[in-house]
Amino acid sequence: MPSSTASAGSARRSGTKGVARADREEQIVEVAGQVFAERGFALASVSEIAERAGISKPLIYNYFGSKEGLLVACLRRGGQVLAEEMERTAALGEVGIARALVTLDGVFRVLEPQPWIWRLLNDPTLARTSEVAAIIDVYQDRVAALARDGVGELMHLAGDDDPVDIDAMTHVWSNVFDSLVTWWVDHPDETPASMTARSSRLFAAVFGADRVGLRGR
Amino acid sequence: MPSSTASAGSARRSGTKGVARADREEQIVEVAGQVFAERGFALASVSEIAERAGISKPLIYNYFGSKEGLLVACLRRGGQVLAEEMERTAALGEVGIARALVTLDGVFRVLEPQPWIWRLLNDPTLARTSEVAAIIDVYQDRVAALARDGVGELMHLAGDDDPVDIDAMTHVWSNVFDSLVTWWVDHPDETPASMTARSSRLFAAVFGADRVGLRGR
DNA sequence: GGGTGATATGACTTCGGGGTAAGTTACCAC
DNA sequence: GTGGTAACTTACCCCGAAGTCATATCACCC
Repeated sequence: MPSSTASAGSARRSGTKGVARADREEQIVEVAGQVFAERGFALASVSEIAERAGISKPLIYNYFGSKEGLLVACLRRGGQVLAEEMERTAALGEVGIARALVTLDGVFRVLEPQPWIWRLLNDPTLARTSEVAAIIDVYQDRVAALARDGVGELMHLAGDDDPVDIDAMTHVWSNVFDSLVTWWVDHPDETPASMTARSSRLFAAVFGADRVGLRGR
Repeated sequence: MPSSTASAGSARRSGTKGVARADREEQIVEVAGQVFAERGFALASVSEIAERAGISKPLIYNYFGSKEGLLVACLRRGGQVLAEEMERTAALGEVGIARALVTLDGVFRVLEPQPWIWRLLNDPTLARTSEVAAIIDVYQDRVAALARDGVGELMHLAGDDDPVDIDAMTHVWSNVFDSLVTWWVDHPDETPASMTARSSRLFAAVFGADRVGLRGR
């Protein structure tokens, strides 16, 4: 008869499975992140998340309060690891193309175990309520700042200081960054290292090899 | 009492408003395109479209059969005008950056009265059923071909003929094209001509002014 | 002026998704 | 053992959105 910690042989209707809340929450966030990224937040269903996690829907509501609460948990985890990594690469002190490259490299490495983070942070179906927006802004401001710096320098060198040109270029450049990450997310065989090398070759083809070298090389 | 063609003073429950089917269909497609682009197809509601068009929901179903049928009608109209325009600019025989510029210019001009077309054709919430996919592919293949040509040339000049590099670069370049269009869609004050000029300056800043000139200049 | 077909609509059904109430099982402290 | 609590589930409510049916009004033709 069922008495030890392991699950019993036959169907039990309810009752604990011996998983602590913190562990369960982490597992749910992991599954939810994947589902949100696959379908888009608005089109994802909590039922599917529960099913894929092997638990029931009310447990999710018990732990996270609402679908948006679950989203916030995913976003917080994802946003934090990304922000920390960008902080780290920013401290390396690279500039220009090299700065973009080390940032990309860091992002690739951080995203490798959880590629859903990037899709989720760029999910177009997100309703930007205040709490959600606050978390997203942390990382998006960072990407935008990175873009603005590099773009400002590039445009100034080209003799174009029109602020609207710079704004448009920043938008384009942010999308280039995003394109490289999404291409990589769609090609899981690629390692972070090989993807960074690939990005470097692409930059070299556009800007010329002489403008892409890392500092100190 | 109501007998002439114009609407009567007080509430009429049903009956014709004197709008021919073809005209009504065109009006519905126009409104639907805007709503689909705003919310994304999957998140848009037929009721809202009906409301904004000042008609009732069953009329839409009577004319288009289903929500997807309405989408197909929007896509067909949008895809056709874009494909025709790209056909036209392709016949101009420009190459390299200049080809991208005349294509962008054509797209800006065509999109000016209906900017929703671009968003709709790139809607990430679209369920790609066979009929929908067929229409989208017509235009997406065209953009991809445009990208592949230009990218192939650029990469070859840079001495990089790795096919995977070219594939990644094509993806990035398609996104650059898309970025310029979406930036413009978000800045409605900009005329097509000024946006083309702006794009030209941005290309010049990246590639160098000497590589951007149009043929015959 | 009366039938016919096109243009329209109110009221309905169905279904899936978010969210909840109430109960069930297992473990732990005493 | 027994009471409390943490970990769970079944069965339900509510709402909004897709899609349908029966009906109403109008224009036109004779």
